[in-house]
Amino acid sequence: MLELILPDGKSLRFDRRIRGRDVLEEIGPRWAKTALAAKLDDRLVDLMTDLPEDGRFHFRLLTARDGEVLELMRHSAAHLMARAVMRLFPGTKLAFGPPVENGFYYDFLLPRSLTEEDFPAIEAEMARLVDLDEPFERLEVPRDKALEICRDLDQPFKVEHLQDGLRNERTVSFYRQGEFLDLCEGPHVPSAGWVKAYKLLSVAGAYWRGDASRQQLQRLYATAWFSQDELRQYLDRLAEAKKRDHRVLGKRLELFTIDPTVGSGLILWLPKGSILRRELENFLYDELIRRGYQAVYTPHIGRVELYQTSGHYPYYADSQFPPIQMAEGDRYLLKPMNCPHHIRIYQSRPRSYKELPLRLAEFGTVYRFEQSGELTGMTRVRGFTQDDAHIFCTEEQVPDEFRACVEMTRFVLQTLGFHEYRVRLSLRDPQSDKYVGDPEVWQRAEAALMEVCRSMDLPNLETAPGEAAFYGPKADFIVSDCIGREWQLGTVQLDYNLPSPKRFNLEYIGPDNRPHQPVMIHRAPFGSLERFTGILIEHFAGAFPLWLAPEQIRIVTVSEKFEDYGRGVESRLRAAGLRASGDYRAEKVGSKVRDAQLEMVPYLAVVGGREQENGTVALRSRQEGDLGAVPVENLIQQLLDEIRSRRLPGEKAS
RNA sequence: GCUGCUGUAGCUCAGCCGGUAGAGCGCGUCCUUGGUAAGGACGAGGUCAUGGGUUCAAGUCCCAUCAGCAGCUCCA
Repeated sequence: MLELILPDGKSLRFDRRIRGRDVLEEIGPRWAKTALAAKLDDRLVDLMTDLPEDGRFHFRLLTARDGEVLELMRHSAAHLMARAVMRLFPGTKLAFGPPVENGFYYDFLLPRSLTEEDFPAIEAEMARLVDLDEPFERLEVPRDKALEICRDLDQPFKVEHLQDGLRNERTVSFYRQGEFLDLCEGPHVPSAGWVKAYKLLSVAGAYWRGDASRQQLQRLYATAWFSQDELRQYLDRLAEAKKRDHRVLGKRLELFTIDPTVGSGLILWLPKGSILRRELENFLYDELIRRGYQAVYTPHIGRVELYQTSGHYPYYADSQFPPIQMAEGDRYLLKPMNCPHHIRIYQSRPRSYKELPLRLAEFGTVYRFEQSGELTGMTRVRGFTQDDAHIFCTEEQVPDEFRACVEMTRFVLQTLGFHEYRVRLSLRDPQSDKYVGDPEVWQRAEAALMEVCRSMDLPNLETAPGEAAFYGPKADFIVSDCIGREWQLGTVQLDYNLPSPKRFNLEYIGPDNRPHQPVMIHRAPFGSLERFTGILIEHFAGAFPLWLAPEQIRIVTVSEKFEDYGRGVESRLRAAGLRASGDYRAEKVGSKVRDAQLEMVPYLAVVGGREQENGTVALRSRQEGDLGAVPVENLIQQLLDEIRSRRLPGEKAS
């Protein structure tokens, strides 16, 4: 006996096997037009799936208004797309076609390569299928029968999936749409007509099972929505997001460039971008000193032997620039990390427990040979500067030091107005033995780290068991770029490996007058200045807070008659330490204002006859527009105050 | 690294079925001297990514290389 409790409290009883669709008829005909799926307790089920024969469940029908059915509809859209592709390209082999954020994809093995020129034909075929509005039929079959079906259909990937991923299933399901039969768990919308607005977006290669050693398939990406209106809004959002792309803004605002003659993946910081970077560095440097760090400088190269000791060479040779071979036989490596250098500073003399924690910080530039297909603007590059530091401390000091590092990273992100980040705490996989260091030490460290993170109220904290590096657990700060790609920025990592006797054999003399092994913490709040700046450009869409803005205020003369006064104001502002410039062109005010707005200059000081007479400027904020007349001295104080407090755009003076 | 696409003026892009290159913005000069998102006129700017090939003829077709874009894989 199956009992379904409806949202209004009524309950329905069935003593036969039924599907969601059967319930529909019981409840009332108006649902037949709007119901897409149902919620059985917390489980999303479609209307074609057999419900359990026994038990008592809450049952709620879902319509297009329920967010969770959007994903379900996109999955159905993926089926329609696959069916369309199969109609157009007989012999197509199907792989997987799941919904993803904002859309869906399907992987195919096709007789020929698809290009965007094929999209209209595929979309047209999909439109025909939508018009047919055929139902999605669900078939449940024993696994060996399914195997037979997939062999008959000549679908080798489905066969492999049945033999492999679904090895332990007794029965599996297919969904049928006319001639199209696909091994699929579901759930689906009742019929093709529910797929109302869709668009193919891109085609790309994707390895079968995500394994680079296996066959490469063609992946069609697309999006689908319940209405044309939503589809259009989504496409508009995409176009809007592209405008804040740091590669676009970086060029337009003259922040950085990448020159193929210098080398791909190597950033050239233009003067304006360099101001931005310098401000970030100064900000962080002050914080480091405040927090008990000591600044060091180390060279960009090191002997190969150094990296043999650290274990980076030759194990990571693939991702390094090859060694520089000297005539004398010495070999040097462009440094892929700063830690070995900092370790040698630690080891430059014996250390006492009284010195710990010893915190060595450096904006250290490192070089890694990233695969060509990985390079992206400033976010994935081959040379970058980490705001790096290494903390050498006792095991007992780890929790406090870790807390201070997380605290500092959070402070940095907060200061810059990042609220939408994730913190991922990567822990060891207790089953694996790949980790260095005493399991008990790990246990204690992980417990302490977790406690620290929980107590700090970090946004979107998640633990990732098994994701820890072999040398220690870590906390990563992750943010998304303008097209939704996630990037790791800040990081705090414990390291039991490099201090160990197998590596550098670090020591300090304890109160017992005997040598002990310190623990190392690697940490970088920005991660790398390149990546951070790239993300920062997108975060502010180029409209930086005053303290970071390459140009903070621009004098705009109403006509050339006021150039002298304007230049006088400009030099007063510069003398006060502001990054001021002047636009003295023979253009109309409106035109100069427009240019400054587009160049994201936070403030304009418009000067004409009135201002000259009174020793004022007419202040205009990029965000708020005309603010009226302000005496020059007040203006200077006001701007310096905004800079000192690192006020964010839109924040009010406190 | 792999798959697909792209590379034309400083920028954004047009250039059909092969016949020696175009727009807007920007830049320069001149006119205009103005009040908060585009005043006007004239002008200068290109080895069509690079190297080969096909052709009477290549920006256009083919191959290779380099670079960029999207995705996959990778990221100490």
